[in-house]
Amino acid sequence: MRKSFSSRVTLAQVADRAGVSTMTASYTFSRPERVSAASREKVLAAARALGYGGPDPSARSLRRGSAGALGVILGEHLTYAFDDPQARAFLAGVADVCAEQGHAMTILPVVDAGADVARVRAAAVDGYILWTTEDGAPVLDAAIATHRPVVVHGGPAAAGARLVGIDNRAAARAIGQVVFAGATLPAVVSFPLTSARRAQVVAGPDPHGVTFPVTRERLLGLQDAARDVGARWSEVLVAVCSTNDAREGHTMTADLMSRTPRPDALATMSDELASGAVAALDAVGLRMPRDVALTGWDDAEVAHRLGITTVAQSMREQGAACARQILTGTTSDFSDRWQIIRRGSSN
Amino acid sequence: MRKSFSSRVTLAQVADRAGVSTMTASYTFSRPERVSAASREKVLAAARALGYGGPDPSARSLRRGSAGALGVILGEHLTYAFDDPQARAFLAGVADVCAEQGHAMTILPVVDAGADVARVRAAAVDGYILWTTEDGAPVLDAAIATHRPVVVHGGPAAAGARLVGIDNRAAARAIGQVVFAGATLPAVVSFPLTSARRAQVVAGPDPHGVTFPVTRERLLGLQDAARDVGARWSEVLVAVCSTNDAREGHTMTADLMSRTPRPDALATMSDELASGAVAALDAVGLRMPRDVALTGWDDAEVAHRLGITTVAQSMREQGAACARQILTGTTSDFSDRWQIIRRGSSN
DNA sequence: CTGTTAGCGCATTCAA
DNA sequence: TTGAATGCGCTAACAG
Repeated sequence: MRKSFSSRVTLAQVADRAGVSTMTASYTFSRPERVSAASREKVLAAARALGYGGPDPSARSLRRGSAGALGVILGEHLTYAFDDPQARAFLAGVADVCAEQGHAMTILPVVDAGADVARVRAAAVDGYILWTTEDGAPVLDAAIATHRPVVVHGGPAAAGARLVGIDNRAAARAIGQVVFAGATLPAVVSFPLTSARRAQVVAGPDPHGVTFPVTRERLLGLQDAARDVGARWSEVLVAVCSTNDAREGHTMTADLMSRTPRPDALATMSDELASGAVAALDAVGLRMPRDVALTGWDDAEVAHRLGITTVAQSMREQGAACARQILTGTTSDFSDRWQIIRRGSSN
Repeated sequence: MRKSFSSRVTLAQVADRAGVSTMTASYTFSRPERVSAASREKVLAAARALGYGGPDPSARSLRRGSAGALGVILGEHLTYAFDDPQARAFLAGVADVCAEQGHAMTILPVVDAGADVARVRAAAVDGYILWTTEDGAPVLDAAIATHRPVVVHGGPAAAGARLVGIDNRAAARAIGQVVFAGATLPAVVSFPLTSARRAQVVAGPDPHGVTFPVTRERLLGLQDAARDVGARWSEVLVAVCSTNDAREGHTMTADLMSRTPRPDALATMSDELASGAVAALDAVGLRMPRDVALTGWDDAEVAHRLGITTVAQSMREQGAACARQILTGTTSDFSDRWQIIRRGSSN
């Protein structure tokens, strides 16, 4: 009995028509070299005659025990996720490995708490990659509960999931030491601290209250660095941006620069934010690094163009690493390399 | 017999342990309202005890006859596809509808001719959306051959696939009439004409030689417009960019502006290209629209910021329309609205 | 509300 | 090189 809606042609029908067994027909599509040229021809002719659309992927997945796809869970709506060049580079790395391994890449954007978990559970994928998200994200638990391999990029760490990323705390400490060196009043331009995404300037916030793991680690590292150069964390102003874009960086830096005493060193959490900060400094006639030292993060194009000291890391390589972890069954965390690139924005 | 590699727990095992039939267990997960609270509890407890990961998506897909995912075929590598803001808006539209309908979105980037076709065939999806591609793209034929619904955005049109987009020729003619009005020597800054993507300036190219359907239609419309204002197409210079970015727009426009006689009207195929063109005009001290009239396409943020006359269309809406076509089984083409937005760059 | 039956379409296993 | 049997894990359809 065929599905009425699509009058789907099956392998068995093709085999019948070709006068061979179902297995010969199956082999013709899956392992053609195991079939004689004569049989192959008969099967292909029958397939053509019947309009056979090829082996059904779901049936094949069930039988083979592999879905042939890898799930990528984005912590936010596509519009925001794809606007982040780092996220795009990461996805490109995932896509590279998927293509190389003959897998598809299934995107699971997060939209609303309840339905998201259901979609994660229901996705026909061989494993999940989570793009950096918040502590306690329900989709992470849902992914782990499927017993399929899970890799988290950036964080949060979780039992049952491996972690891929860089040592954000160490990198933040290192770049903090560079940018804060010789400064009187260090400051930070930060990503959001919690999913409330409130833009605000706060003095010496407790990093442990930050629910985004990557941001938390970076803040911890910058706190370390402030200590290293003899600054008091409680006096360090942290301008929290609501989103990672140049405009926010501009606005929040302008706020920072209007304060008295004025900060003279600015560690920002991305080159995007840094580029906005540069514009804000320009606007009030402050020079880098003479008046204010500045650093970014990511080594994006814009950092090169504007001469911003930054932390270089390869998101593309990290994306590829995540995909390989799942497709090759690695079972350990992976910490990627990073490097400080010194340019004119700092000493 | 359980799969050894994962010692997968099945619904039947859960049912056994709970002391109910498999169907009661199945209903507990798929249609919980059809099961008494008592049974539901027993089943959930058994599931917990056994570490059941939830119904297997592939098995469910096979049984239900639907993969629960929608395939999006990108004509190029992710790196390029995602760098295009229009492509991203389109994908966001697709994602919106997928989420709303409880479907996943499976991305199939094109990488190498042979393997791509295989991956398209093997993808467990309920239908395909093709992001604008070239005439005769093998992946389009492969998608159609699966007998699953196929929607092409932009083009090429194909038997067995529906088309979604705007009337590019009509829109191009309309904006061409605006920008070419009163010009002595109209010119065009174009997308690539073929997949060779050669950057070059050519006079009055034959649009029929263009293998990218969207570009072809726009060139045809601009040809119409040139005729409408009494210009000779054979004298219209077309600067063909190799990619859709501001830098290329800048370079090619600079080339155009160095010619004698110098064009005094510039129809560009995107706001990205237009923004580069604006920079090129600035660089040589030419004013818009006095010295050179200029138009873009898409009504992106940058067009608003730079005051560029443009063609407004909603890629997001078109992405959503593509997804709806597949998920709701519409069987007709869909032509979206467009509109000329007049700003200071033209008269 | 619960259970029985009967496959969905394919590929692994083993025998011929 | 080919074929027969079997069941991957689940759920529609129908009885009870």
